Amino acid sequence: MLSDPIARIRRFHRAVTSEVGVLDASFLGRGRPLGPARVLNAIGSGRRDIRDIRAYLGLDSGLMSRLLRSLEAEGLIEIEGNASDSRRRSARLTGAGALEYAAYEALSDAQAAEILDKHQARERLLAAMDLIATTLGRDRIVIEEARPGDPRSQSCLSAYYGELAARFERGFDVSLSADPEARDMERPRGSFLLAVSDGLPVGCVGLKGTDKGYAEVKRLWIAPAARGLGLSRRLMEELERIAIELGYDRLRLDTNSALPEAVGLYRNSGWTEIARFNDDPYPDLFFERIIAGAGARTGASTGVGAEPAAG
Amino acid sequence: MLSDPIARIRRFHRAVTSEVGVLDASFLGRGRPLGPARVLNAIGSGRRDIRDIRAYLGLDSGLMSRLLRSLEAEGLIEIEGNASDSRRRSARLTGAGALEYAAYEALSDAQAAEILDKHQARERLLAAMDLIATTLGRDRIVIEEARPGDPRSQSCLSAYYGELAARFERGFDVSLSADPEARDMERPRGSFLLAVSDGLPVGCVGLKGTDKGYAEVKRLWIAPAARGLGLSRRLMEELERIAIELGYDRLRLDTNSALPEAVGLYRNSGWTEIARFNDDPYPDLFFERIIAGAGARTGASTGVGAEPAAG
DNA sequence: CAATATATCTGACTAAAGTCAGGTATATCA
DNA sequence: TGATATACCTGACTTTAGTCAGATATATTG
Repeated sequence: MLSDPIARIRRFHRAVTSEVGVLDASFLGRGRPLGPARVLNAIGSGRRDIRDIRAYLGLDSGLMSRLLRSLEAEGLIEIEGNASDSRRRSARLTGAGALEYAAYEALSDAQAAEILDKHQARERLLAAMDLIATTLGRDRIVIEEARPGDPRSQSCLSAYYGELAARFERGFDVSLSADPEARDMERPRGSFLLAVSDGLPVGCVGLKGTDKGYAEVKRLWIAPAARGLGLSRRLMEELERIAIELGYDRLRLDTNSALPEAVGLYRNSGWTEIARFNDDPYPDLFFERIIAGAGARTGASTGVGAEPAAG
Repeated sequence: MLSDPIARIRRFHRAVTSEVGVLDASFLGRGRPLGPARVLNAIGSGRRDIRDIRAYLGLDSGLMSRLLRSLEAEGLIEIEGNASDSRRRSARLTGAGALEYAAYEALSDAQAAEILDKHQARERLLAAMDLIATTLGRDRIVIEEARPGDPRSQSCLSAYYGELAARFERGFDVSLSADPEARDMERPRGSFLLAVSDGLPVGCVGLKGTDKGYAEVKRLWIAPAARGLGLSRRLMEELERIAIELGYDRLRLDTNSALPEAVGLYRNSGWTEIARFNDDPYPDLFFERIIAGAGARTGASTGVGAEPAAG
């Protein structure tokens, strides 16, 4: 704001560790030391392989072994062997363990709720938190396939429609547009991809199969907090790989000049503008791209900085 | 973004503790356990009273005593008595202690710089950090008097001018405006106030003394990250208190209809619109407020949510 | 196959953090 | 003034976290 970046980051750190740092207390408050609590929470959140947990928490193997014994003695976990490699072990929550894990989760929730109350849940604050979490976690953002009906897909799509409505001068009504049927964006005809940051969907794109010899790219959207991280390019590259896998050799898409970031991406990554190929009332720009032949792949080095909000 | 607020806050917390948490490592890396390092840093950052440090760090008196002994043995601090209450003690850094404290500061700076590099110092990220630090620390924002020439005042003023330039259709050139001479905004003629969040100036307002029987309110500005926290009201109330102290019973100000948040604040806190009283080219709205008589004070309950960006 | 690496476990140890019961000197209150 | 509270100190103790050197069983490599 008014100071050098280093001072700003340190000020942020001070604020967060003194105010939000209370959240760490959620690993205590159940009469168990931090060590076993961390292991129990790692297991509860889905990590079952002992080796993984040890690497994730950075624990010495001797210490890890003892922490497991103490959780076992409490009746919270059970250890079982690994079928493929019998040196390795896996952990599983017992019924009592699942209850205990749920209690830790409830503690975390309560402490987050306290922050929410204290600062009146201002949307600006939450948006800033999203931006920071997404930016800091950019290396952990994964692209995964999901059905269009998945609640995470649906939440991206409604954000996408909302953004179109705000950007288009005359608004956007999905029922007037050629809404791809869900079946067309599922295998084997098509696909639907999500960019997921730490469990939160922050972007999507759909591949709509047709019977006309090409597939269409639809619903490319990146959440505001995740723009500028190169996600739309990652989504498009993965979508293209899937399109080839499904046997397509040509992709098409329609978009709108009110979405300049998206248009910029297409122009800079090997798409060719073509004539209108549908009668959807919203788009005014149409692109095509040959994907089967060598040299037609998305050029990773033709990088464009801007991130499409929607396309 | 796409999820409930509790989940968003918890996600933020995870991201921050895993990525920024590295900053805590700055308390290590000097071959000293966390305990004495924390105490040394508390003393270095200006806390001298042992009792205060103990309360701040949440330490048992026995533990505190031993930590002080170990720092003393290293020759980093000296303990001295307290003149007014000889039960109490104060700590002071020796020369070696000041060097050691500086080394910790350098470590913190280096680690903040690493985050900065890793994420390419994107201004959006820093702005989000400022917003969070300021919001979480709102209870610790203090209003203090400063000279207009103070570097912190100057940084607020240049941000203020920049914002006017962006908001006014024909821009803003401070040399065309009636720039209050610094002397008019210093005691005994006037005053200048800063809102300071954790060392960082996030807002200002000036009281410009005149010989015409009134004082003028000038340069009311709140940093974007600090809007919505009620700071402009706090600044105005403190300024009014000082104006009464300096013997004024009437305040005036000019502003512009391009600054609706500021205008809203004035209308909602007892100011009366009056006719133009100067020939400055920029303002188009003029207000007055009687401050001496009872019942003329800023009504704390007439709260308006919006925060003036500038006024 | 032998040599080497990996995954986990056990026992012995240390360092750090924290707790608790007093002790001394001083301040404050009724 | 006497009773009580406060600030700091010391010594004895416990808990937690972590380290290290093997031991055992299994997997991988040349």
